[in-house]
Amino acid sequence: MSGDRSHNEDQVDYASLVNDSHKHRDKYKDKEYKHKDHKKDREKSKHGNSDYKDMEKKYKEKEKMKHKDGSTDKHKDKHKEKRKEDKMKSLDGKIKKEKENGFVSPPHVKHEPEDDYHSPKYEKSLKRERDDDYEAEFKPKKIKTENDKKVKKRKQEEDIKPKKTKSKKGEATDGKKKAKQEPEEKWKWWEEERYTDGVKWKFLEHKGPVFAPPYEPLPSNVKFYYDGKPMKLNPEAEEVATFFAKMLDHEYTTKDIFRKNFFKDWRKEMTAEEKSTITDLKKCDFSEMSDYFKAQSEARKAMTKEQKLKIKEENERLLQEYGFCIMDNHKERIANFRIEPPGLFRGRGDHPKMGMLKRRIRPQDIIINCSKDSKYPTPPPGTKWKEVRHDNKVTWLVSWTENIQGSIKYIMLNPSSRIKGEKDWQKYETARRLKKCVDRLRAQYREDWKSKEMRIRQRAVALYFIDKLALRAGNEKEEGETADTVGCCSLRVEHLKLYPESEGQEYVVEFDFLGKDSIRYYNRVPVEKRVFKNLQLFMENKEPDDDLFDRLNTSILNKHLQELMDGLTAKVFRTYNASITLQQQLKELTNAEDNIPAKILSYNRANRAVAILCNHQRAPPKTFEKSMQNLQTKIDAKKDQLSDAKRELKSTKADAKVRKDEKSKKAVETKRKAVQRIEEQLMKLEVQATDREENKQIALGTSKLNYLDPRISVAWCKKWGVPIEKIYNKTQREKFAWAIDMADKDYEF
DNA sequence: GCCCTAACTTAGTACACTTTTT
DNA sequence: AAAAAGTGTACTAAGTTAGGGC
Repeated sequence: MSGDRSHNEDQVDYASLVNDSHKHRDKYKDKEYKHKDHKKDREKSKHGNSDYKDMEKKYKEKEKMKHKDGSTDKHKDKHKEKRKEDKMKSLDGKIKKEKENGFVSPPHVKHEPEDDYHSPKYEKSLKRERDDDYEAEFKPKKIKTENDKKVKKRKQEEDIKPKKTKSKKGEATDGKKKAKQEPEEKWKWWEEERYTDGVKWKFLEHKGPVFAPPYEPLPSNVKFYYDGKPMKLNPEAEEVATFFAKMLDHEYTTKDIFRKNFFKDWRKEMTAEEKSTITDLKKCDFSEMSDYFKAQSEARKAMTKEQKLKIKEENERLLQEYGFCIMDNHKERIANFRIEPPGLFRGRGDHPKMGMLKRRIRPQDIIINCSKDSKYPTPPPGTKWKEVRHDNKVTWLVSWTENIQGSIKYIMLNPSSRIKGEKDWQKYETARRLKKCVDRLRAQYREDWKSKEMRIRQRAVALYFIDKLALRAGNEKEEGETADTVGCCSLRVEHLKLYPESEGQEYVVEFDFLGKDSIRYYNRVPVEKRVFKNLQLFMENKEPDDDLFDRLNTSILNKHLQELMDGLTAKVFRTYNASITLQQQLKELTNAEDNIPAKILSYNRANRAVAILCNHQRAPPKTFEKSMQNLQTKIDAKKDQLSDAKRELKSTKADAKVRKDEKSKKAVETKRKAVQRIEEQLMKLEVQATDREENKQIALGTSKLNYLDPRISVAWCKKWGVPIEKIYNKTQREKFAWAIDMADKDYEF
């Protein structure tokens, strides 16, 4: 598959990737980023589904009819109106680049918050499990016979209370007493058989969630002032006011939308009287409250060791009591056993709902999921759960409906758990299956660029982007409910610029849009001519805020992918390309002769190539410049030290030559060693500096955790004798225990 | 097909905690 | 011992996908 996907299959042009990356994060600084504008009258009929073969005709004709006749926009455009409206607004205000955490807020989006939310319906049905499909490749290598029975049963008969239990397998165990944190000696779930029928567990018991501590009213000397006059608020209103007070230093509180949303929700908590008095947020003075909280946090920092220890112990107790569950004979760690406390919603990017009150979750909001035959969690005294159900086709233990978007939140298990681990493993197996057929798929989509049908061409070009650029699928989003971000299928005309020729390259496409979490994706890439021509075609006669792929959405795309390969979806390409890139980069960058730090640098660079591919960014650490400078100082000092040592070595040598006695020979050796040691230290520092510089605004963690088949890293460590701890910290080793155990040095993704 | 949404993965940041430096 | 730097964890928002209902 040719040449232009050099960053994946062939090699990554690492240097250029790194360099490019720096632009990525300077989101929309001066540039006015607005996608919206326009006459709402533009036609956007969504009806014409007529699946027209708009294709048979030649381009010319097509361009005319297409996008005009209303037959086009079928799959999308539902929410365009709003966007336009916003755009108008944003025209006047210019974009300030709001900084803070590197988030920028593009133009304000207005909205009408409405908090309807649905209560979850009673559980309905069970989904199909896909496991079977994977059987062929994804199966435990060995199943210990001695464990067979247990495996088969996976029952709950015995109770696992005691931290160490018999549930683990014979051999693995007998070693050590676990530290208090490690309950069982590693259970190798990956050597056991998996459920295949959509069942996620047979037995589940847990203690339920930990609720947020109740509100503690302010001491009476801490006052709120309205229009300069002190005012005692009712507890509910006061609590909400404290949320705002706590954020006073945050830039959020200067944003209109935030303030407006906050004020509206705050007023709902006020008494009639308060409501009539407090009519203008600008007249509210929260500063005493704010100072009070600052003082409190200072006090917390200043606590004595004993006090801190006590808190720590209390946390540990909570963790021990609520942080684990028993699932099928094993005690497993829960990821998030604390219910999210109330507060003001902080959306990312330009979120229309920022500032809304995120309400306190009470027991009667909570649905518990556990085994019928388990000991149910007990709600706090005087309260009841909303429901207790026993659905073993899902993995969550607790759920509730959140009031901002009306979505459901869950308490689930830790990544080290069997249930998460199996899924993760399966994910990489799917990606490996893609590896086997990716050439075929690429050939196919290239063929499809020539299709007579518009929808097929669009699908093929979108797939090309997803494959080559590792774009996300890009679902449609409800306008006004969330920040305006896009992925591949939801790209709009305004997000691309076409250059038939640019900087000596032909057919260059410039992407510039906000993706997940409102992280900017900026990239200029040369594409194949056919792709370029197709893009021109797709963009003809469209407005900037029209969808680029008007005949495509994620569901169409995924359905197509499913037909090409069992289990294939758009995101598999990201996993595949990330992992294969790591593997290749490691192969390419690792030098056998390098010492360990240099090898680790190579690893980080390979990792970085992936992070760049996936556009994983972070705000440059606030202290970046300074720490860089410090490092440089250290390096300089080390250099001086080195030249001193060298000089000493030299004179010692000379001395030895003259004296020729054992003692001076020894002295030479000693000096020689010293020089060597300093050289090593220097090199280590330099490596560190390089690594850090290159990493300034790139986040490696996300790809490491979610996209890179851990077996690749494990194999690399084994092959080169790099301790696994240098690559994965403790948490990561727990999450990837399966990979660490099963991959040998020859593992190939 | 379209629409909705439950369930689950992926994501970046804040801040707590740990280690290193001064 | 304090401060600064560095690392890890908790948190929760924001995506993707499957599948049910019409």
